[in-house]
Amino acid sequence: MNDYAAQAKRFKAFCDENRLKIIGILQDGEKCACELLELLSMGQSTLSYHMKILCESGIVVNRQEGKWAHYRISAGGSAEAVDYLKTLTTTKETESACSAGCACGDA
Amino acid sequence: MNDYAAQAKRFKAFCDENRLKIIGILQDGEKCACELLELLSMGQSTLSYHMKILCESGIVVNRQEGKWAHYRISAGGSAEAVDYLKTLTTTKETESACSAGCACGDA
DNA sequence: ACTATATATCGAAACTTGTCAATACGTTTT
DNA sequence: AAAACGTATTGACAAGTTTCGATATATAGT
Repeated sequence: MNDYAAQAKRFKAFCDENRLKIIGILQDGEKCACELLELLSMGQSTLSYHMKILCESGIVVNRQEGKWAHYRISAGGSAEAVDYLKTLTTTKETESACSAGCACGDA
Repeated sequence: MNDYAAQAKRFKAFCDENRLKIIGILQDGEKCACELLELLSMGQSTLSYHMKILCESGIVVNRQEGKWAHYRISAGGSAEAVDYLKTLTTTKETESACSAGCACGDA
């Protein structure tokens, strides 16, 4: 998996409405799955599916305690995502517009 | 469409490998579609589809000049995405863990 | 006017994701 | 040891996304 594919996977966390809602709930602090389930309108297995994606993307971390799964936002994982986004969307100094094979005359 | 749905749509820009690659290319400055097409391995209609998503998400803006479509990264749209991400992933001070219906005893 | 070129849109096929119900697994309580 | 409980996994299906080739639209050059 190249870098772009890996980063695309990371941002999967943010491109679903329900996952954004879950992250929004976790802003209040750590929550266990049962509590998340009460606040969301989805089945238990669906929540579990979304939590897996959130954990794999590094945005959320899991703390297992007996039969309870506790989830919270990972400050580190989130910072990485923000940094990557910032870097990716920042234009470099050298502005070489339409240089190569384009006949539009802007080069 | 509620706020989460709108934001999820915005982050669609970043959850596809090819779109990340396109943004990466646009870091060098404005490019026209024909030049992007040379640098990517996809059909013309597929590129057009991705550019539409990137523009709709506000991350990329379009400048039409005659028959050429020029694309570049929108500094404003990108900053909004970064800011939203930063806000969303920042935990609030009040840490009320597992208060409500959860019997896990962490409250 | 005609032709060529650049990009957008459409419709269908292939693939991926999100959802649910059922079931499995591990932990706690009785 | 058995029952109850919380969560994860599986399999099936529906919904959404990505891709392509064909076609449409608009501009530019002849």
